[in-house]
Amino acid sequence: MAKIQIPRGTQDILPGTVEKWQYIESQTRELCRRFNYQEIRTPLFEQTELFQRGVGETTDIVEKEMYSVRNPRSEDQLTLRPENTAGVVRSYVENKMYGSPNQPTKLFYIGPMFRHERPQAGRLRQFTQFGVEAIGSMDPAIDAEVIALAVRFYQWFGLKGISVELNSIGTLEDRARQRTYLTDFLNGVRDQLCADCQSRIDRNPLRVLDCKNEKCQMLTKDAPSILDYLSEQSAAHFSAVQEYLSDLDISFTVNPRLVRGLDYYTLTAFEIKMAEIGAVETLCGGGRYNGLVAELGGDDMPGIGFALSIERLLLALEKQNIQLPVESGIDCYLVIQTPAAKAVAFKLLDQLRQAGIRAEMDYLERKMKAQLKAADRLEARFTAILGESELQNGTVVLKEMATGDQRELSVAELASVLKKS
RNA sequence: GCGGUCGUGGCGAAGUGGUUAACGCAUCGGAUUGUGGCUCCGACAUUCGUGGGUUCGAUUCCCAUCGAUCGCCCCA
Repeated sequence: MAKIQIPRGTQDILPGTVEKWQYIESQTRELCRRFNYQEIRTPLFEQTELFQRGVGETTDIVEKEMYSVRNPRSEDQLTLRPENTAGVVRSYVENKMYGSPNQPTKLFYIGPMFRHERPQAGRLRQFTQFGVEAIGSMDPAIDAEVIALAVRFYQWFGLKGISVELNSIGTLEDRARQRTYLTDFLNGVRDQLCADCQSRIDRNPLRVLDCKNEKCQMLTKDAPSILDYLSEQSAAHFSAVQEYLSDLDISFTVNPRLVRGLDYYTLTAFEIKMAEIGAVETLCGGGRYNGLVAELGGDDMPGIGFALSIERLLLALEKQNIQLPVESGIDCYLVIQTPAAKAVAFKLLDQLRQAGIRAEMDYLERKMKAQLKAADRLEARFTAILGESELQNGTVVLKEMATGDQRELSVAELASVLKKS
């Protein structure tokens, strides 16, 4: 029979690695609790239209990266979620969370997202995002809180050398005001720009400023900056966000060329980066999305959030040789010396487990020596040996693996002795 | 969607157009007939991602395909 392989761009998280994930997830939940963000779990698939409207028809994600199916029996067009802000906002509207007494609505999620892309370092087809959304407040302090949460997240795990890049991409009106000046400028240098940028001029001119091509960078050095076209209100918001961040001693650099690839962003936009994770340097991206709730059929409520990838966090931690404090090992391994001891051991095993002790025994009919070796591999703190003489006396020999010390005690007291040590 | 590199036992890794496919780790057995972590000895790939082709003969050459990996694009 031919083997069936894992789908491209996905991965099995096996024992030995899954503990890291469990640790990160539990710590993330604790961090969110401190910031008073509550967990929300939405479906892994949604109506396709949600992403078309939420993320934007002309974004790469919607144009070429979604896993979509049309159910032939109903007319449903469904899509595996490529990101989760749209889903959370959909849920916010659908469940009328704006009516909850706790406002603003502060939510977080951890879960898989799906994008059909060519995999590479830090980029998978199924990847895991942790993200937060704060909906219902225009206060620049909440912008700063969201950014701070992301920064504290990386600091929590001991990551060094991260940098925050900040920008304001203004409101739709601000951008409309800038747009003609910007496109005029870009059209002036059009034939010198790279092919991608030439098409960006018509589709999303702001993205030209974010091009990594050095020549494009040079040519657009003096292009009209969005920051010069912000309304008084937008500019005040942006400077307030910066002040709040400074209050928290969170350093950042203003990058007027920072643009986000999803259509729903307005005003505050930010990224957290760390150099040298392959070609990928962005760990986290986020920003404000003031039009999105209305776009998805709700009242016009402002929102802000971020998303970051756990896979990229793990890559970054690996790069910096940071070990996560993961738990391993068992308390006691029962060594069966004779066939007659097996039944006794099997019963004892269950008693130990019910008493709260992590216990294991041999199921491969291994020799005593091999069983002790197995115990060693499992990082068992103790082994309890059941041989012929112990069987007759109703005792076990309890051996502490680290020291080699051993003593004989009755089967009845084994659990309580183990619990104490 | 496009380009580079790669694909040998559970893992890591050498190798060659021709019949023994190194070695290391792990595993199992023994030395040590009731004791792990050290040492020594032994066992362990009819087979070199998959399919096809060239050839007297291919794991080694060619093509295709699948996958991995790195990069472009984009993003987390």
